[in-house]
Amino acid sequence: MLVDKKYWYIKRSDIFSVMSHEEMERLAALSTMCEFKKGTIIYLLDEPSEHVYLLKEGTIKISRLGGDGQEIILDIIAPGEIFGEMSLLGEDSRSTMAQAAENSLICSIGKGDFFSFFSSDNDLAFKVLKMVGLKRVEIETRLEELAHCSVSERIASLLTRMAKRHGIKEEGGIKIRPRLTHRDIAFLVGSSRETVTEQLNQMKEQGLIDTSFMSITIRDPEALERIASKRQ
Amino acid sequence: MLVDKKYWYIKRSDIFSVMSHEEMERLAALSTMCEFKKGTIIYLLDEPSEHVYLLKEGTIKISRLGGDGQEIILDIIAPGEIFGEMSLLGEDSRSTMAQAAENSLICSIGKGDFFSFFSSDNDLAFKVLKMVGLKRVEIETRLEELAHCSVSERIASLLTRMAKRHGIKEEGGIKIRPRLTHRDIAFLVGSSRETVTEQLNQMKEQGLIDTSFMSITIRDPEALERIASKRQ
DNA sequence: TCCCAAATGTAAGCCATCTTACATCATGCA
DNA sequence: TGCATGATGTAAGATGGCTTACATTTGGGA
Repeated sequence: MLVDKKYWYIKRSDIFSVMSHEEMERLAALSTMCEFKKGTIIYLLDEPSEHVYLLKEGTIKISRLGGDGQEIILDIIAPGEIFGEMSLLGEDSRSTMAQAAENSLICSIGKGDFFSFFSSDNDLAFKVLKMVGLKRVEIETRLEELAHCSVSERIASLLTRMAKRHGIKEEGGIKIRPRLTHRDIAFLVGSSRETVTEQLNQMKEQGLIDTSFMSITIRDPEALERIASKRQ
Repeated sequence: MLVDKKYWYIKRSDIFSVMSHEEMERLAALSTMCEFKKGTIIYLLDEPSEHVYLLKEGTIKISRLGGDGQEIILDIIAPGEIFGEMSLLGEDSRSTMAQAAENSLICSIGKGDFFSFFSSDNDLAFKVLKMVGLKRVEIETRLEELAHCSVSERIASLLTRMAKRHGIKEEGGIKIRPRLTHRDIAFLVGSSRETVTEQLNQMKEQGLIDTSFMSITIRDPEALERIASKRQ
């Protein structure tokens, strides 16, 4: 565990958002800043993979689309975090899609600039590698959960992860920051919208969470985490 | 597509096995060579993540275990390929398990040595990054398939991938090299042993594949790939 | 402020897979 | 060579969650 159990709900933004404030400012000089309205596509499947992005404000949804309405959300990006880093890993054309889930402010950096920027900054290079590793572990965990866990367990796991990474501590609970629809949650855990609605209401009845329109607050994080990891 | 459609069955070992023969020999000087009998564990969950491994002979299975008999196989490593590379991505302790699926010969390299080795070899560094990227795309693809595809589609996809990466061209088909049990396949696609047996026999009846004891030969790779990717 | 599109609630019916339970068949080791 | 162990075949029964089909609510934009 990377974070002390007792304070597990503290944001891990120090890990996912790899850059210091100063580094961000230095990098901003090399980058183009753009605004994206909610719903806008930042990049699409098969587009050339030339840039890395730094999110300054808003929320970005990284996903894949299949035939019909089939979608799977691979990641939710919060301010201060980097995305599109696959271009650094030898990706020629995008294997995913990035879309603004809220109005967002984004710095776009050519991958060449980014490489030279961090060959001069060993610490940053290490942090980016670590972030890539963490994301891989997270996806592997989701793969395992999808293979072996029920929908409610997967939702509990998702909420726990979201709380750690994007949670906002409030009186009597942790609020999940990016406003997610039940449809989003379904696409995050590989389920259907209706089933998610049902399971969330059940968790609400059990006093684990509170919900209102597009907003979830975790009331009992420990219990939720216990459900998430049957193994232990 | 990385490989010409017509010759899609040609081994992609040039991508997954990142090192040239000469590089491997240079590295061997820094490394400890070990033999592992079939079934032996190379590393376990939570062990410190200090080494990178190069497989010279045999087959390695990378997996995760859950509570009961719950297992998911994350990767199958063939000779010439690297594994345990998560130690380079800031992993402190192993999040997976590696086990010899056959008698194997392995070079073990300290991650420090590996880092210095490839700070002197830009080409190798790039190839390792590319391999890490490819593995991530593969896992993301499997996640999507597990969420949206039927067992038979997932098996078709697995066999297609295995053929590309580990296939041996023979008269009238491509043989999957590492000998897999139906149980292994179930753990690779997130299903049960019985369902895999049934689906494989169905594919056999349709003339897509041939099976014998722990051995699968693909007879109609194009048809199999068509089943694997409904999208297209 | 009203309206419309999107988000949420609810429920019956179905179905692909998992479970469970055996029988049979290969293989490797003694 | 024979046996024990693991691999494979087969099938009935149970079921979680998807589908389908509406009703209701909410919020943002005209």
